[in-house]
Amino acid sequence: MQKEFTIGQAAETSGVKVTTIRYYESVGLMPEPRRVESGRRVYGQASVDLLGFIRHARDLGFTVEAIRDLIDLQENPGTDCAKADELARHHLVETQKRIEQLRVLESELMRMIDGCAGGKVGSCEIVTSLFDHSKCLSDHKSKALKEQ
Amino acid sequence: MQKEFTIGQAAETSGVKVTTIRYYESVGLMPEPRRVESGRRVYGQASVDLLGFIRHARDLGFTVEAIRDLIDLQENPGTDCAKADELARHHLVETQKRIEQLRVLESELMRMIDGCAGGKVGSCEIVTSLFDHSKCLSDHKSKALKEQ
DNA sequence: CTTGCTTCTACAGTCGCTGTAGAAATTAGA
DNA sequence: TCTAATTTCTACAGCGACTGTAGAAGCAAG
Repeated sequence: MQKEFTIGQAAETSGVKVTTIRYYESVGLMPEPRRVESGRRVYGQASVDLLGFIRHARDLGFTVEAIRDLIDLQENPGTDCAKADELARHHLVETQKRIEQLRVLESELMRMIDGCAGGKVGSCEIVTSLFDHSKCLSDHKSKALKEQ
Repeated sequence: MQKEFTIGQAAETSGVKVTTIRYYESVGLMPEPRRVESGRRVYGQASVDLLGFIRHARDLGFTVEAIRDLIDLQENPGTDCAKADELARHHLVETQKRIEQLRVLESELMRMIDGCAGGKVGSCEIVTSLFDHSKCLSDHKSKALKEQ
């Protein structure tokens, strides 16, 4: 007995919002589901599992594009997994870069906050350091940061 | 002798792209500049400094909204800097949360990659773990992640 | 039978830009 | 001085990954 789900139940079960499910369908991440006579979508267990997969991958920060690739792979279990490996490695590198950038920001923010003695803005490190550093620090740094 | 800049020179000097400068003007982050007869924008040193300020703050991950507040503060050096402190602290907390999330992702990605023996997708950890974990791990985790 | 929830479609809005088109102004080179 | 290349102008569309809106229709419970 195949369990069936309305879009709301699929959303509840998978943790992907109703509107987001429809969005995934519209961009081709989810296949078009069967409809009941009135036009409402009906999902099976496989679709709900797929939604869980998508959600987990999104939580991991994979783009919709990358997830499309992962789904393709998953649908052809015979192909070799070099592509999946590449996707994951690429994503790991990006994640590590991002962590590194955020760490720089973290320490700069901490420095700014420490420097704020609670007086007037005119002498506030938080404001003035943004101005001062905008002249010297920016260059090499923002190059790195611009890569997102 | 006040130096004057075309939008292109202001862009070059501040590191903010021409189109982005116009965008900042359109959203009210930059004041409307003086124009020459033909309608082209002319900037003074103060505007270029402000662009540098904005860029640095954006590099630090402050939203345009937060930067608007910071500019207001900076223009009233007499007010006390509790607001700047609050903005910076709030932003620090967000940054630290984000680092923590990314670290979780990093370790999961590393685990996935380690588990990939280079065989076929059917037995590839990278793909299967996305499916398996989508059922159990998701809940408490994505709550945290959804906060961005 | 009514009330209130869910679902439907289609489209606009979010954020922080980036890119496009087509016109006018300016600059650099021959 | 003429021409060609570059810069600037405005106005608007597009990006990613959704979220929210409006208005209509379906459906379940009291």
